[in-house]
Amino acid sequence: MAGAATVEKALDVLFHLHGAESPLGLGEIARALGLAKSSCHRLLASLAVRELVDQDESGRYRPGLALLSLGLGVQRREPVVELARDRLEAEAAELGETVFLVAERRGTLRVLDKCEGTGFLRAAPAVGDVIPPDVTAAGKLYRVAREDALVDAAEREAILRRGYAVNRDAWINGLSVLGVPIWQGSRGAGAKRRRSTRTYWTP
Amino acid sequence: MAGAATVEKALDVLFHLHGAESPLGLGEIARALGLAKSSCHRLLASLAVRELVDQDESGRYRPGLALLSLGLGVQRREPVVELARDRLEAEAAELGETVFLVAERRGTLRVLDKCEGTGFLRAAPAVGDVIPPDVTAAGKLYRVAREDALVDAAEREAILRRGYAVNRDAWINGLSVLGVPIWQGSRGAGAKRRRSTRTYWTP
DNA sequence: AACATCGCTCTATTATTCGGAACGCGTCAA
DNA sequence: TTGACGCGTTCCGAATAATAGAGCGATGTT
Repeated sequence: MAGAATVEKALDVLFHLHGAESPLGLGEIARALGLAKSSCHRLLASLAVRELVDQDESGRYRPGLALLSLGLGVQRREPVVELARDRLEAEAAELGETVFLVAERRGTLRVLDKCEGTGFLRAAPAVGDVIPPDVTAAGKLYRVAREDALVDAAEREAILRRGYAVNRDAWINGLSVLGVPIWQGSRGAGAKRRRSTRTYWTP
Repeated sequence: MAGAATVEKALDVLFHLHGAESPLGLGEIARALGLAKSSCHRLLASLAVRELVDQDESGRYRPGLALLSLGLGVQRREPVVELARDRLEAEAAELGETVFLVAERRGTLRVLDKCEGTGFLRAAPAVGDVIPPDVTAAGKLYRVAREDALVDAAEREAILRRGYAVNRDAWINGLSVLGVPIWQGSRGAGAKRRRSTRTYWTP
């Protein structure tokens, strides 16, 4: 519960830069977060040492290149990502549609990887994003797998019989998604499941 | 120069976790960095709020999933990455070898993207890594482009004539790399250059 | 059962952050 | 040219927030 207030302010700054569309000036950041300019400058200096933030030639700040390494490190810690990569690329190439790798982490559904197709949909969820469990094909899969009572009985039957879940328009209008579970190890009772999601655009 | 010591300690913790191969216990981290357990715990709590670190079921810590979003955000801020992506994939598919996108950022050469081939070499530099400028094909390109005196005159001539630089064994033994500049805008005097690097394995 | 170690919490002391003021520099207007 | 304003940065006393050690319950090892 108790945290280091200074660290959290520094992280506020970092995420504020992450959310911004272009580099931000020191005063801009300090004003937006309610910090004194000098304090904000000190926090940015500490972030800059590790290259979590960079300064462009005019002195404005933006997220730093070290975040690339850190982010990729996280992806490398997920064995599923490397295992599913070839499959993801193959599916995306064959279908011409964007394919996502989604898995449950800490109680939420996360996009761990994606492979973009040739279609329009190149701007939907990004790697690292959280997927709402109640209106997505991936969410249905997980709720069926853990025998969640919220899933309609008839739909559960259909999903178990076909081996995949479908979602049409419920999350984003005009967007249909096909969710296919990836089974890890034997398909026995305790086998863990991963999920790859194929996306279709149906205007 | 002056920084927030608390923030830098928290970042020490974060990078220490990043460098570790498996999740680390609280005591382990505190001992390695010379911090009191309680202080270390507080720092980790603040990092955990933003999901920069996660805890596994046994309480050990590891880099958090928010780093995925942050890292991808940095890549999205680099227009070259999206522009070169198709080309990178095409080259990798055609050659069957790993292709890197390298550019100069803040005075160092960085891997901004890569596309892995079917060959062995799936473990060389990672996205976000810094490339040594003096022993790599990419480095030669940049030094030629800025007329660095350290480049051998004969080799500079050859690079300018052929339009690409070669590096054999100088960086990693048995590794040969072909560096090709990507020209942005017109190829006139002031045109900016980007570089894609093709990698070959020559035992 | 005794022991060690884990992650976590509490508290007084102390080192740290805070923030207003001032600086040098660049830009724009008069 | 001169003046005013904005920028990022630095300085330093006052006040806050971080520190570190002891103690907590739970876990698992000897």
